[in-house]
Amino acid sequence: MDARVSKSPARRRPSGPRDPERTRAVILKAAIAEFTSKGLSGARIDHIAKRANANKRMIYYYFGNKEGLYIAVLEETYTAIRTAEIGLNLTGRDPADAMRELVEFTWRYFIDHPEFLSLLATENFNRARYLKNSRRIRELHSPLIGMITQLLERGARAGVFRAGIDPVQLYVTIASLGFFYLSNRHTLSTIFGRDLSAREALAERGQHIVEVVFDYLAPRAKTAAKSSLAALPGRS
Amino acid sequence: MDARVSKSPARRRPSGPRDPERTRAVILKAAIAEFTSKGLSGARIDHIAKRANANKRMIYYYFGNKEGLYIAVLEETYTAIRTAEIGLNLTGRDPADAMRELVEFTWRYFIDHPEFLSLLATENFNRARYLKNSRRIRELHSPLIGMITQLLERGARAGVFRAGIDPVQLYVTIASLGFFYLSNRHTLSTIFGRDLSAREALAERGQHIVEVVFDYLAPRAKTAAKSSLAALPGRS
Amino acid sequence: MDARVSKSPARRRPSGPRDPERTRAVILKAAIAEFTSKGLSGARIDHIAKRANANKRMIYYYFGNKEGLYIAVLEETYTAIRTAEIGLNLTGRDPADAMRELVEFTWRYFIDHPEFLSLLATENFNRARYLKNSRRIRELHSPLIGMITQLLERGARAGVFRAGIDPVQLYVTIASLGFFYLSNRHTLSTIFGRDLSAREALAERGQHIVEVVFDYLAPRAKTAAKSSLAALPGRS
Amino acid sequence: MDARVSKSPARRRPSGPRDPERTRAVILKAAIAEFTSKGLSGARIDHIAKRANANKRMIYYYFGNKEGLYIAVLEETYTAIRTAEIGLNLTGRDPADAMRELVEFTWRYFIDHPEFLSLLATENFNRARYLKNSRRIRELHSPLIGMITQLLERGARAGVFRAGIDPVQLYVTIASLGFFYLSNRHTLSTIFGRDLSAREALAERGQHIVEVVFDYLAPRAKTAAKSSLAALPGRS
DNA sequence: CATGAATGAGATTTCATTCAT
DNA sequence: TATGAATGAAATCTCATTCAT
Repeated sequence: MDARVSKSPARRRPSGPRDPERTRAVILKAAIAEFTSKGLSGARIDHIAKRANANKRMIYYYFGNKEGLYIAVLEETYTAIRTAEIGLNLTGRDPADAMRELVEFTWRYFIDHPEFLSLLATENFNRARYLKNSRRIRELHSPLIGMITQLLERGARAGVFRAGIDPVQLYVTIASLGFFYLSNRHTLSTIFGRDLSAREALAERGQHIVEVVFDYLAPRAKTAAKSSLAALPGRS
Repeated sequence: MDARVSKSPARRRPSGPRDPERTRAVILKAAIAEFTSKGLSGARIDHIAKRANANKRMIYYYFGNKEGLYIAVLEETYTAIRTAEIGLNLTGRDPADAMRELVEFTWRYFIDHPEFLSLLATENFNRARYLKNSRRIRELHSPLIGMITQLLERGARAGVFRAGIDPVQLYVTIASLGFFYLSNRHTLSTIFGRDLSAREALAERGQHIVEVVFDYLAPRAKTAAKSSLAALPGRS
Repeated sequence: MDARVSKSPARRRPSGPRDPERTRAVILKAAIAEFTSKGLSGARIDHIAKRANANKRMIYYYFGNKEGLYIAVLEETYTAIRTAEIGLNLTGRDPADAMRELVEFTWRYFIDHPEFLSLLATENFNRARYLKNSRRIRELHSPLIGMITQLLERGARAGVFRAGIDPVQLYVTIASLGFFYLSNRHTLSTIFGRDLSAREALAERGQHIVEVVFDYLAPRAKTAAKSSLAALPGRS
Repeated sequence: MDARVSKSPARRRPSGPRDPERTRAVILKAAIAEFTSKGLSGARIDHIAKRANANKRMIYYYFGNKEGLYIAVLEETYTAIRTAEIGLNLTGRDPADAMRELVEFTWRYFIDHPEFLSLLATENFNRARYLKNSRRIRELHSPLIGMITQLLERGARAGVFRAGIDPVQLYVTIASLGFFYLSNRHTLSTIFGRDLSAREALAERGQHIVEVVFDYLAPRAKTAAKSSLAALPGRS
């Protein structure tokens, strides 16, 4: 009835590590690299196995299927950034200093973790399908919004920031300024004929971002602000 | 009574349209939709054919292969935005007004053309492989950098903009503020528990972007600027 | 992004038949044979393709997937028996003759169509999952129950059959007597050490079935019946 | 208060039961359930291990391989029915009573032991391959044929049964009438729109079977039989 | 005895592309 | 131009079985 019944496979073996934790971790790492560079549909299970130097079968053993592996990658990546964010201790510090650190942290994190940018893009391609379904990720609230809210309040009281700033808009803006530059640098470099990945270019962009954010946060000087506001076209 | 009424010449098209131009266009449109929603590796030739109500073979006839079709989509999309950019006539206008129009145009264009955002993301996923190889696209220079350069100069002379602003950084920033918000709204909405696609949310973001850009462009008021600069942490 | 993009497969070809009707039919025939001899889980798509001398891909082209192919096989097989049943024209004939023809038809059909027996077994293994979901099959009502009902009535009026016989029980019994013998002849032959597939054995079983059915249908003779009933142990 | 109460020696069994007999038995039981519901090719070693709450490796330790496990299941199941058959003590009793008991026993056994029906079907699917090779099973002769032969003789002498009945045909018929109904009840229920598994339906079928068997066994009444035989179409 | 990680073979399914008409 | 059937390659996934501990 079944051809599989009387076969006897499995002969030689290159001696597996027998270190489950490690095997799982190695696969996950390989998967991060693959999904990062190819996206969800472009990633190949075979490549991941090869990269991990693991038997393809182990991927299914540990993660169920491609989707499961992708979700694990997503969770791992989100956990990493959330952990790093928690490491930022901004609560007691001077608001302007703290804000600057936050902006620079974000920029540096994006530079150092292209996998995060890439997975973010991939996930948005899928309209956040997996993110929405991962309770683990949804529960991993980013502490940043809370930190920002508190920083804005302290800064406003100290007179170094304007009042009334929406922390979510601010956070999105801080992320935007780095994300777009980095994730689109290939097309941008081509079009502008200028290597946006060069060390100095990155440093310059970092400064630019800080400036943009602080100009936005700065309280508008009484007279100067007026004229500047006058120059601003009317808002509809 | 009137012969014209029943004569209305709705010639039926039983199967093949036999209208080459139309067939090509329909396929291209379907391909834009497919590549936009699925990316390059996620797109399926079969789906495109179905969407276009065309025979799969025609795709090969007109575009060679999947890659050729993707390139055609890329060219079409880039041509469209470049054409729209040219339509913006900012040269003679008040610098602040013109700048505002530019910022708002960019934001609106991104909202109205999700396919552009999506293809940009896809193309960057591929490290701009196809863009780099398409002479047609590389020759489609964006007029914006030129416009911005000129606007900044005129604005600086008129005292409404600061001097010394890098037009490329500014352009990237203008694009960033809209692009990131829109292309990542699925994950952002999930994480913030706030519908970033809602009409009012979009309007709010538009205002925020204008504000950020103008705060950055505004000349720093003499005294106020000083204190504000003092508040700015030292640049490393 | 996608390895599939720039490959160019398809080189030689053994010249496909380009006769879709035939291709489909050949695949279906091969599938009937495979599912019959191996069951649903034991059947191999590869074997079916090879048997049909078709490209494996065509199975998916025509039937979607293995399950779809199995359902098509089920429908084909049921359609065949229902068609044969309709061919039986028993309505006008002498009830006993007609009944005998029905019994013999069933027996002969089972002998000639092992695929039907086999698929019946397979389908019951799956608790009729596919049958239940196939509207086409559920709508293929067997005409037999109607025929039997009418035959029983006519026979009862003519005094050749007992009254009050349940046509469904009778039908199930007629089928049982052949089905079990045929579908279990391998184990039975082994256990009894007697070849139940031999031509004479089959003929003998056919006579036995007719006898059993007619003894059951026969009106119980007045006196004889009494004593016979007396011999029958009390019904609980 | 009573030391015995809290001393109840529920020794925990953290992982391995270390009770070889029990482990083997538990695996066998799980295997019966799995093979019964999925057949040979549909059964999964993994599922069996899970069902048994045992380690997969133990299956190989105790049974060699899937085939060996299947054979053990087959032997277990056949041993069970043979044992039950031996329990039937019909030798000294009134032939009609004894026959009735035999028929009812068969019917009840089939109802109570779906695994037997299922394995019979599975084994026949395999053309009795494993049964043929199992000396143990082949040696497990069913006592029924002997019992039936003897019963028929005694009954014939007593005038309650016809003479000349083939015990094998009779046995097959008794089994048929129950087997087909039960093993095919899923498709039959669907097609007849009538729940054949309902308690009353089962009771009714049981009576029907008894009736069919006894009508067949009953000696044909002199005159009545004649007319009935006359009504019977000529045997070819 | 017992465990769970690991493996190779092979199964199903998908896909871009080409052929015959 | 247009069609739909056909194809080979490769992708994902499954499974019985064995190894190391």
